[in-house]
Parts: sequence; structure tokens; C-alpha cells
Amino acid sequence: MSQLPEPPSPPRPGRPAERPVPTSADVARLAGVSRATVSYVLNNTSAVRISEPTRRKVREAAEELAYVPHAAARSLRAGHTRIVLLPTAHVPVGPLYGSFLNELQWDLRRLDYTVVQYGSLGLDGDEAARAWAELRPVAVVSLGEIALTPLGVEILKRSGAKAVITLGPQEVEGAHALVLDQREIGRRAVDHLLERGRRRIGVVMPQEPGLELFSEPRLAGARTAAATHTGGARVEPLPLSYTEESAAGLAARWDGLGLDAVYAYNDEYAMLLMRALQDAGTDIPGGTAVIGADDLLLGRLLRPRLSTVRIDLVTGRRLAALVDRVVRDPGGEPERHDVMGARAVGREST
Amino acid sequence: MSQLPEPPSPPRPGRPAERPVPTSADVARLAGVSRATVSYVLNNTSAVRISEPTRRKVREAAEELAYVPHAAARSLRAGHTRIVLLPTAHVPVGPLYGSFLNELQWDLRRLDYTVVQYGSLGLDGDEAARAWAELRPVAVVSLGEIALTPLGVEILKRSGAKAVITLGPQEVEGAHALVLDQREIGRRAVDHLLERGRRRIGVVMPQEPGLELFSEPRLAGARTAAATHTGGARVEPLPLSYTEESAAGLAARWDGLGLDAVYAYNDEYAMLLMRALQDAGTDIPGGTAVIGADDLLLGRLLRPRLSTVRIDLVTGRRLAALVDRVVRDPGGEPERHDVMGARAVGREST
DNA sequence: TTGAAAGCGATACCAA
DNA sequence: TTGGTATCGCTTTCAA
Repeated sequence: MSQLPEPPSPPRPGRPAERPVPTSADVARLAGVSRATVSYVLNNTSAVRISEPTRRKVREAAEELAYVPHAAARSLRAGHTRIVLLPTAHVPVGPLYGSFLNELQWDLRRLDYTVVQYGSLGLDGDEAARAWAELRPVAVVSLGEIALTPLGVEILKRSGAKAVITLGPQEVEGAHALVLDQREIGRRAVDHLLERGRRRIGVVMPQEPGLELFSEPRLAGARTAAATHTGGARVEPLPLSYTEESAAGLAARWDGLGLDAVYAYNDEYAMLLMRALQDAGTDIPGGTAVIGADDLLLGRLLRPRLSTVRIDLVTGRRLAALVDRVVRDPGGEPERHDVMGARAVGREST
Repeated sequence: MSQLPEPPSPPRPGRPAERPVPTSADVARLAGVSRATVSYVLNNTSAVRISEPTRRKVREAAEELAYVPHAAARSLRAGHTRIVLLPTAHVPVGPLYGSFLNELQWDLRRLDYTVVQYGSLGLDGDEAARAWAELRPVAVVSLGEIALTPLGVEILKRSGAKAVITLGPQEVEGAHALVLDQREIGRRAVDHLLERGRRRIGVVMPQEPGLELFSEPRLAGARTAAATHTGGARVEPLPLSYTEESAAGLAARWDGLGLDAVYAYNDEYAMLLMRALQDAGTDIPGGTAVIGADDLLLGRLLRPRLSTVRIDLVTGRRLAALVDRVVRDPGGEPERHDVMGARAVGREST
């Protein structure tokens, strides 16, 4: 298009695409206006009236240079960002969690936030908080895979975060908490087994790392349910890895354990164990009742159909709304909400 | 600790935590040194010798103020970031993909990059590229959920991205490509069925949105395999939703379809369909052979055990190394690597 | 060994 | 209606 008097460019050292990234000053120069005008036009600043021809010139110049504003410069000047930080350590699997995250992202974006998942694998709690704080997020939603400490919350708040929200089994001082009380899941599972007349209940404890945060409270819930039961009941933790060998090993020792039911952490472990038990000749549910959790579709395909604990998670929309509310009015006391529902779904395996 | 002469702070409007975020200037003031010295100490600048007492003073001041550097300011000054952007639209599920992502994050972090997953749900290709470019990432690794266009690649490069890499079925002009040739999966599945003597082959097409990017090329690969076969073979696409009803409906029409085998997209759809077929009285593999893909553990628990196509993905480590190499030496031509292996694993269902 | 100051890119106030 | 300019927080060159 138009030739403009270029600033003395550094000698090109062979590389073709070594041209510098265009700035708003470049756009201004090409359009023949000031940088301020460029800013007004590109941001549709309503407090200032710019003539239509000028607007066109500016837009065309920006287009021609493929100008993209520099987020860092902008937020430096503005003194704040619209970043909502979602720390991730282990990328979690599972359709429930996945669609929840999608919904959350979608709704935050509609509220004009920039959703950034920040991988913090291998950082410990306070290191991680410091790393997050460097980005000056306006809000942090910790999905509970990283142990956020009260100090971590303090660091984030002092760095300007208006909202620090945890979603998970733990409640952290200073932060809003959406509590997913994992104990409830174990409690419901064991209650269900007790109702079915079982009294000697195994609880599968996955050996895969990173699951303790969920499996331990579920076990605790199971124990509570058993202890509360009039008439008494026994709870026995059963370590299990997610392999056929591990399951076969457990199944081989099964009769010696003297159990009449098992709550298997979730449906996947339940399916694994149930198959191993069947292969070892254990009748289900006659000899042993089996219940999982998550209500996976696949569990319904087994014979007998797998009983399960169905989990109702908070909607991403609700969490997005909470983020927005707290960002707009950060003054309040940290709130605590219980946002997980769990109920047993009895099918044929119990 | 020490009282320092505070700058005339703005009147506190009731809110307790409205104190401003500490900057390096605050640290300098508290330590009684210049901002330059603070920077030297906190960054361990080796080109400059700072006395040990000064270092201590600075560190203590930073500690006391809970100072956290401002990433935006830093990268603005530096002229570049260490951000590797991983755009995510749908949060993908599945253990294979999940552990790949974890590995990638981990290795990039070891190479001192900041891994940022940027949710771009609901943005179209070029909008998305512009949004990513605002962060001035040094590299973008597009995981193939978002359609990156040649223009998008251009935008990113002009904004300073040294490496633009796609991982997925598509190759995009201007970007390095790690090609996951999904057709290979369909091809292997159908080849396997052909070897087993099947000639009338159904191919399940999931109706869930977002899966077309994978299911279409898999179907194409299946067609290729059938067409290549000497003696001829038929391929029939079969729409299926991930529900028991949909599977039951398909199973009810099964005999009318005249098929003797089915490749069911992946193991989950395969498990779903296989159960429905069995419930409808179809013998497997006698009447109909079934094969899935992904080699899920759960597929091995079925009776008959599910045959599958095992997928070998590039390691996260290899991708991280590629990112680093291209960032350090961005000059080269875009490379193209085939990084997916697929092979059929015959079990009992075929 | 330390400090003063320029400048990265964008914005918004104040003048013209 | 438009332009000049101070400013955000940090790094780094140059001078002391």
C-alpha cells in the first residue's frame, strides 16, 4: 500500500521475518495522526468524538500493519487486568469435571474476563501463589489440585487479586470457598450398602498419586457412616492400583478378607474390581455388593449394572457469577458454600 | 518491623485491604537503596557485585512487603515473554491426552517457559489468534481444537511469536506441524476387520459436537482401507449418540443393515454399542465383529474382550524440545512430522 | 558498589 | 476534534 518513511531499521541479518512488532505509534505514523487518536479510535472511547475520515484512516493503518495491542502494556497502564487465573496441576479427566470447566470458561468470557489456565505442576503451594501473583490476576479460582495456604491467599490478595476462590474439599482461611465435601460421597455409598444389609465394607483406595485429596475424605465419610450406624459396621481400606493385575491380586485374597460389600472409590475402579471378583468366582451382588461413584454411562453397561453415587456439581455459571460479584465488591467476608450434592443410585450390583 | 516514611497515602475509604500493591520502588525505599539495586539483588544479576549486607537488606524488605514482581512490566521492558500459549476450546478428556498435556507442561516449565492455557471457547479462528497475540507469547502450540488459519499464523508471527506449532489432524501453512493423522486409526481398524474376513463394515460416527474433527478423517481412513482391499468391501457410516437409547435404536435396526463388523470410533462408543448389540441378541464376534480405539483398560473387562486400535502419541517431552528449538532458532522452514502411531490390537470381539 | 535516568507500549488528562 | 505528555513497574546502560 502506502510507502511511509521508515525509521532507520536495523540491518536485516538474512532472516526474513525479523521486522519489529508494530506498535500504536506505528499505526499513528502511518495514519498521520497522534498515538492518542489511535487509542481513542481503536478503543471506541465514547468520551471523545473523532471524525469519521480519521477513524477510517486509523483503522486502515491498523489493518495494514496487522496491529495487535500489547496486553502487558495496556494492563500496566490500567493498573489491573481482567485475568481470571485457573491454576492446574494435573489436568483432570472425567466428563463431569470437563464440562464444568468448559461452562466456567464460557461464562467468564461472556463477562469479559480472560481465562488463563496456568500450569503449576511441580510448584509447592506458596511458590505457586507467587508465580500466579506475577500475572496480577483480578481473580484466582483454585480448583483444589494445589494446596493453597493462608499465606498463599495473602500473597495473592496483596498482589491485587480481588477474588480468591477455592473449589475443592478444603476450606482455606481468607478465601471464599466452594466446598466439595468428598466425605459426602463415601457416606452416601456406605449408607446405601448398610441399607442393603451389608456390615463388612471394603473401601478401595486408589494408589495413583494425586488422588489422595479425594480418596482420603471419601474414606473418612465411609467411616462416619459406619460408625453412626446402629448395630455397628466395619470399614476396611483396600489399596488398589488401576491395573488388571492389582485387581486380580485383590480378588484372589477376597474370601480371606471376610467382606460382604465394597465401595470402590469411583465407577472405573468399581468396574475393574467387579470384573476381577467375577473372574475369581465371587457372586455379585450375592456374595459381595459393589458400588462406585460418578454414574458413568459405562457402568450401566455391565452385568449386573453397577450401582453408583451420582455427584451433582455446582454449575460453571454459578461459579462465574460468584467470581464477578466478588470482583465487583471485594469488601465482604469470605463466604463458604456447600456446592456438591451426592446421592446413591441403586442398580443391580448392590 | 521498621517504620518507614510512607508516601502520602490516599485516604482509606473504609475498606481494610485497599492498600496499594508494593512495587520495587517500595522495596528500595524500605531497604534504603535504589531501585536498580533492588533489581540486581532480586534477579541475582551476575554482571554486578552487590555487597552482602545490601543484599540482605533488600531481601528482607522484599519479604516484609510480600513483594511480587509485575510480570507485565517486566516483559514490557524485556521486549519478549517466556509464555507458551496452549489454546484450549473444549477441555479434552481421556487419559492419553491428559497425561500428554501434563508431560508437556512439566517439560516446558523445566525449560523455564510459562505455560498458559488460554480458553478460546466461542472465538473464531482469526479472532482467537488476535486474542492470543495480545499476550505476546513466544510460542503457540495449537492442539488442533481450534481451526488455526494461515492468516492466524501470520498474525501470531507478526506479534512476535517465534514458534507456531500445530498438533492435530490438519497442517496449516506457515506453522510447524505435528500431524496426528486420524485417518490412520480408521485405516488400521478396518484393515484388521478385513484380515478377519469381514467385508461389510459399519463405522460409528459420534453425534456429539466437536468430534467431527476426529471422526471424519477416521471415516475417510476406513474408506481408504476398504477401497484398497482386493476383493472389495463396503463401508457404512452409522450415526450414534453417546446414550443407551441411541445405541438400542441402532441395535434394533442392526439385522436390516446387513453388516458383519463395526468400527466404533473409540472404545467408549464401542462398549456402548457392543452391549446394545448383545442385548438385542447379536452374537459377538460371531455375527458381528466390534473394534474400538484408545485401548482403554475398561475395554479389556468386557466379555468378549474388546479389540481396539492402540494409539501412540508423541511424547510431551519431544514436543517441548521442539518448541524450545524453534524458539531459539526461528529461522527455519516449517517442519512437518508425523507423530502418531496406530496399530490394531486384536482381542476377543473381532 | 551504587544511583540516576531512559525507555518498553498504551492510555487519559489537559491544552490547544 | 486532535495532540502533547505523564504515567504504570521494571530493567539496564552509563556515570559517579
